[in-house]
Amino acid sequence: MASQEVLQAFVQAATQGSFSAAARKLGRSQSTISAAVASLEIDLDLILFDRSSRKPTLTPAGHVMLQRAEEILAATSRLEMTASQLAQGVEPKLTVAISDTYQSDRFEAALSAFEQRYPDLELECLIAECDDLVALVQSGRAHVAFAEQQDSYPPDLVSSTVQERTEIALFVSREHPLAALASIDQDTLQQHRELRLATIVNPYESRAKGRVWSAPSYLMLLEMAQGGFGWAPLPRWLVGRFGAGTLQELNVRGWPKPLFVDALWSRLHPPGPAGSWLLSKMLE
Amino acid sequence: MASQEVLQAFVQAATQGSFSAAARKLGRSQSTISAAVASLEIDLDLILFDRSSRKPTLTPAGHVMLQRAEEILAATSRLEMTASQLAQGVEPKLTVAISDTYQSDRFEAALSAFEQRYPDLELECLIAECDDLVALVQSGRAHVAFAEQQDSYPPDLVSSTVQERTEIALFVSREHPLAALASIDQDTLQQHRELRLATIVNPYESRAKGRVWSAPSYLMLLEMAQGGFGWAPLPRWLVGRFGAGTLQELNVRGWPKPLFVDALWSRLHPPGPAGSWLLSKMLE
DNA sequence: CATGAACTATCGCCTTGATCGATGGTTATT
DNA sequence: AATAACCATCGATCAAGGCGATAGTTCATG
Repeated sequence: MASQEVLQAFVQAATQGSFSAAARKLGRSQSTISAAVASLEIDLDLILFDRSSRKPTLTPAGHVMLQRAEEILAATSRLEMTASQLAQGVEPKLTVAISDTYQSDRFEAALSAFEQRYPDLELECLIAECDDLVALVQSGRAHVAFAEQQDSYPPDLVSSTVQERTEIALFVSREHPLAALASIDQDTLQQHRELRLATIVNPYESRAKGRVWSAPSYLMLLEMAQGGFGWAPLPRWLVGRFGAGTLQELNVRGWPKPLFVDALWSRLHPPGPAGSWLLSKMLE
Repeated sequence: MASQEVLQAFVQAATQGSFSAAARKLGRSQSTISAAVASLEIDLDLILFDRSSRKPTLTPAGHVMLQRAEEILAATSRLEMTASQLAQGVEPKLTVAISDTYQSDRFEAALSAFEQRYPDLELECLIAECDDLVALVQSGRAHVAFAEQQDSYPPDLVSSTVQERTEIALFVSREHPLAALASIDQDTLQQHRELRLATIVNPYESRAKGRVWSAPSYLMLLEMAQGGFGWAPLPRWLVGRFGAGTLQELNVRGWPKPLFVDALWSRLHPPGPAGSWLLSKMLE
């Protein structure tokens, strides 16, 4: 079986174009490299180098084997990389729960930076709203969450406001009766169906003052609004990105409202280095 | 450095859920597996298994490392696979030159079968016509070629006709004057510009009897025909697939012509097992 | 609760393979 | 012709993988 040392010797020899140079690079003696390549050639039953000239050059078969060997070395270096990260306490998998309330610009920037920093770390993104997000973090199912700001959180959660503001406004389909009105008061609004977020934890605290339909995500609400089923409070960026011009913003007193996003994590299941790093990126 | 044996022991132990079972599977003693896992844990500075219960179970970190370890083993088995193929004389890289004359159905079927049979073999496809194809095979640059049948080939080439027939017909743009005529004789045809294949080897044997534009591939000819620059003989399937209904077939005596495709290879640089296998698939 | 079956950890010993330094042969440069 | 750099080979050394035996755990069962 081709061992790591042998493969490394082969790859270095191939890329350096010289056994001696490879030996110097790897800090081994020249005879070691020579023996390694020879043993590899025997094991694979192939001639890897053409030794007729001064400097050994790869045979065509050698070129192909070089690729395969480099794949192995790359895989082992990935293994060592993630091992050292795990040994330093980095979580094996990072779970982030976000609201689709959340404006994606900063988050995407943070994610791409994260991808550079922890290329091999598994990342799980959950989508949920309000109480569901709190529950996910509390239970330890998610390490970090980004949620629409609430007045208070359970005592075991820590929150910090993200420096970024979006807006939530009221929208209806362009075909909806309300779309024609220049300005709308509360009573008029109440005469039409509201599309509202429902959480899974807290299915529906029925303080309904009118007909209400609910869905567990803003994206579903948007689709229901597009269907003309009622008016809905929606994040502006979401409508801009997925609304495709089919929605109309309503002019109602008190709207649009500014939106503040909190980062949440748990004192009991504190995020590891990767989670903390992501948090600091998001909060800077 | 994590050796293959150790990794294999780890992966087997993880998938079997038991060190002893892994030992049986790998034909090693139980102590070997135990020692291997222990040494791996020391090397990586990680606890991979939770030994508190009867059967050892992977820790979260162990799950991640299992993935990485399997990547390495997969890479080494690929290395061994291609090594054994190369050792049996399979060419390190197969170069096939085809004419875009060639109907793709059978060729695509052959390619996908090829992909099953030689998953790790590098494949290069060159596109050329007539004399260029012959030159590619003669020089050894391509191992196999599929070309429009010619009367004779250089003595060092072997040819065999592919059992498949396509048709070449004359086409013009729908806006072209010829498109309006129900039937056309040779003289009328000669009064308009011909779009003809030019090879690179044999740039243009100027027996032109009229205004002629030429291009090195049928696809370019098709585009020129779509531009309305003249009439062109084109393979039917090519027009059906890339013509997008913009071309009109001409009714001329002697057209459409049946098209025969020859497989070509060289006696001097005979194709290896992979090339021969592809040939037999194509000729069956 | 006692027993037995199956499992893991550890110890001593052996074999394999990676490594080194020394030596000699080959190739290209001066 | 001399030199410098390169590769192959040999014998010795040492670490790591392997085995078998043994002892300690864990779990199911009567």
